[in-house]
Amino acid sequence: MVQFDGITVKKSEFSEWYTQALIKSEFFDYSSVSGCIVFRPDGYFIWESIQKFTDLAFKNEGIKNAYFPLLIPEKLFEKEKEHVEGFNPEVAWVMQVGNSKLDEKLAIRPTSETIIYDSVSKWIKSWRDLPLRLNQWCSVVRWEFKHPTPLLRTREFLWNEGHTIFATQEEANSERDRILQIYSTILKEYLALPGIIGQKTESEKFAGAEASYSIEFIMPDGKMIQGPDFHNDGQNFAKAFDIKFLDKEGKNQYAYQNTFAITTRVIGAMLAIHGDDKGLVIPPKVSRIQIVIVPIYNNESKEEVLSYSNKIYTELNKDFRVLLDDVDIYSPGNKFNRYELRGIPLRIEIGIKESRENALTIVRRDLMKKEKIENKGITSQLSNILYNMHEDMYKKAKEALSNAIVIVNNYDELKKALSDAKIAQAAWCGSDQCEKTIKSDTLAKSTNMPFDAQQGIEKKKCVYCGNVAKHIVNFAKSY
RNA sequence: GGGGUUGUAUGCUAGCUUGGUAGACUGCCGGCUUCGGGAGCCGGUUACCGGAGUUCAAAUCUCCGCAACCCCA
Repeated sequence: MVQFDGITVKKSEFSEWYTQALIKSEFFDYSSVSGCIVFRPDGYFIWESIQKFTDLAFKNEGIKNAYFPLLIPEKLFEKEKEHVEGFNPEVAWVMQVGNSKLDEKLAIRPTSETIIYDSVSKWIKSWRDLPLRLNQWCSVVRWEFKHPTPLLRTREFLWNEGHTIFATQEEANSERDRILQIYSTILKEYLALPGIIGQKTESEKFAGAEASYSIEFIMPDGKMIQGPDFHNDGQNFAKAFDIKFLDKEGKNQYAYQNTFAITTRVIGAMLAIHGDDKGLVIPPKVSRIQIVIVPIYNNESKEEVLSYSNKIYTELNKDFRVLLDDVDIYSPGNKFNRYELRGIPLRIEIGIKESRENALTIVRRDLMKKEKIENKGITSQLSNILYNMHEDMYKKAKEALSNAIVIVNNYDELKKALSDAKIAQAAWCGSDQCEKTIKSDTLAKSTNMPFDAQQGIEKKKCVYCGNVAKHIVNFAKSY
């Protein structure tokens, strides 16, 4: 059978598969602006889910939401030197309104440190005003010149930006693990997505930060991609924006700051990692439709099958997001293929047999095996099945991640691992020189230094120069 | 950062070399028959990426722009 509107390539042809899966599933679409994509309802639902649960976790942490302007005056933007140097090439500017040129051009935020800190510097006067922990949900524009890829590299993307301000460095630092924990919980519990948590190297850290941390994912083509991140900004921005307070002794002090973000890019990583040859596989918790019921009937059985299907629908609709697809211009096979492309977690097939036997035929999207279950306590049966599906998806992704990492003991092994499209986990002396040479030599960059891989580092030698190693770092081709 | 390819309807594509009525399949809409893995028949619907140029005449040739994709660094 010719498949005209399904995916025409296998997932192993990853680049082509990825685009087709996102577009043909009707989750996302291109727009007329290069590098800017449209989130269609099923795609946007995933982001709403991430937002909802992240937002709740932030609020439980004591972080409050606020909103700052989209446009940033040039003068403000240029206050922190490293920051402006890091972002300048990608900043889009508003220069003109109607026919008149603006006296001072306005940056469309690539990130909001400068506009936020300009405001908060006026609000913070005393140690009693601290900590001030703010977050905003918004989109930012970074005019990338590399080839855009939907979700993974777009010129506008959606994110949260957390900006927190503390009286002491200890307090600021102690926030790090709690935020990274929130992010990795969201990834694991909602997106079934495992990642590698670690610190970025000096050369890969955020423009203006003292230390950066990230959660990195491994894509099916062996490249790594950075997910959520967290930055200790120290007093860099506080000094640039004059964020000062009087401490308990009456002395003027600069504050310590952190920033952190999760972006719509994680959706791209998730879809890429879980999908298969037939299309997307959406984790149940973030799928707009969790269960689709496909009735199968002929003229004779129509009434009975639809009545049974409706009964099941009504029961399940109390606890799940269910669609009963009783449109009769498509054959069941046609519907199966469409819902598989769209990654609906669970399909229920109901025909005359199921009706007579008081049973359901169910198919989990990730396993694609048909199974008949009794129509008894189906709410709890199905919620167990969806729970198991989530767990299995996470396990499978975790295995793929573990299998992709190769621990290398010398430079040849590192090069071999990278040419095999693997992640090379190597000991490194910490010098900029070695890191740069490896990068230009192999085209792979350091992604991060995984927290859980650092033990025993004192006994190891740098994979490039042979000097005493200071860190274990992952090198990978990267998005 | 460098090099290359492509753009025709929802999608896929023919036509372009040699300028002259834009065609198939799919989708979508209506109707009838169907329905356990992309059903059939009949009828209908929709397109030359944008702009400029050459020409009696441009999907086709030229230039500029926009967009998408690939390769190398």
